[in-house]
Amino acid sequence: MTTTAPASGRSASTRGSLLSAARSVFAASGFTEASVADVVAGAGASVGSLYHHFGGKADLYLALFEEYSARQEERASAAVRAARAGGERDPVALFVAGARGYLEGSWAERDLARLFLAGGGPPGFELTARRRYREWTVLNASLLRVGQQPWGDAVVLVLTTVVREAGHEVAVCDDEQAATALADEFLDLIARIGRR
Amino acid sequence: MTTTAPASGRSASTRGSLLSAARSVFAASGFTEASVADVVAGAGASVGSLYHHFGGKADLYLALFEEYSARQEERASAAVRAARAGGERDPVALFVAGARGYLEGSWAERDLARLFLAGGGPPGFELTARRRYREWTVLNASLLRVGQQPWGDAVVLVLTTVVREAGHEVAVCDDEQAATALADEFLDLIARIGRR
DNA sequence: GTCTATAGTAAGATAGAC
DNA sequence: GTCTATCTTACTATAGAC
Repeated sequence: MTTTAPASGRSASTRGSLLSAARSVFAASGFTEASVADVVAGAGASVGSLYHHFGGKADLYLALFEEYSARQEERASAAVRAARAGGERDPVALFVAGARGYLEGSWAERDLARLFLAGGGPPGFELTARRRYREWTVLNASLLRVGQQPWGDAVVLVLTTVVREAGHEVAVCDDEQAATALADEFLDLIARIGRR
Repeated sequence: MTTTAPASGRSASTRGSLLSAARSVFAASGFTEASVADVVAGAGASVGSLYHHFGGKADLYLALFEEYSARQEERASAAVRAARAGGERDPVALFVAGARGYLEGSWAERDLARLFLAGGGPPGFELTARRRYREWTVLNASLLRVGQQPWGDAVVLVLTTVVREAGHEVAVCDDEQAATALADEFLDLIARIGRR
């Protein structure tokens, strides 16, 4: 386990620096325009080191996405748990609570939210990302089935898409107040789509 | 005018062959993986010829997108006109009619619908495309304002996104029957989002 | 307008020392 | 684990003949 993901030590430190630098560089220039040279320069590391920790430029980008997705999903889950702990039982309200947690994360990490929704990742990335978003929504939809009966395909697809797009729009807001206001509008809409 | 867009002659013929070949090659491999060499080979033309007609690989891709968008918008407009001619006056119903025309086009030209929604165009393309979709929806939304009062930002954004995503999902259906069924589901949802 | 041949360039990835 | 130096590969774009 130490070899794959050491929690500390210079290896983990280098890996972290590379991820952090990659975050800045990719966010600033996008995947294609960014170069591995810029990343290693920003990380104070070397090309060889990068290839020791990651498979290459695309792999680095994917790692960034994976970690971001995990954090976002955790935020949504936490929000749902909190709402449930607060006594909320309505499935749609719970889904909306999760979506709110997600959107708060989109604002907090707006650099990455913008990056991943602006398109232009490595070949095939768009499909990977799309699949991942959908799985998350399907999971929520099944956990939070309305009454006894699950939502239909189109509803799940639309909810996925709206949450994702809302994340992007929130991330490009100028200030937090605007972001919150817009998020609320979206959440109303999401609630309306979820109900029948 | 003859120099920019001749309606016939070998120049127009070459241009058409290049666009047609580009459609196949891009649809098969995506923008990044596709090479200029493959396009000219498929067109039976030469690299020099391509650069005579287009600014380069990115420009070729954009030309494909422009023409596709124009056809899609025309399909939607035509559908709205037809509905109006049929006596329909409800703004939401008219918007849905346009969306239906759009989705029929997504199925008819599913190779391009898949290409443009799979991501991975030239740098900055995603933003261009996003802007174009939104302008189209804003236009429709203002033309078809519900009652006297226009839709809010979030509603317009969501409608744009849902129509776009629906176009993608329809385009990846296995057969026309499935495509039609899915499109109908989406159109119901769109109607529900549009009403208040 | 079209073609062939070539140049220029950029960048991702590897080999091997420390 | 980390670094430097190199390589090699691929592709866009141009120059100039027909």
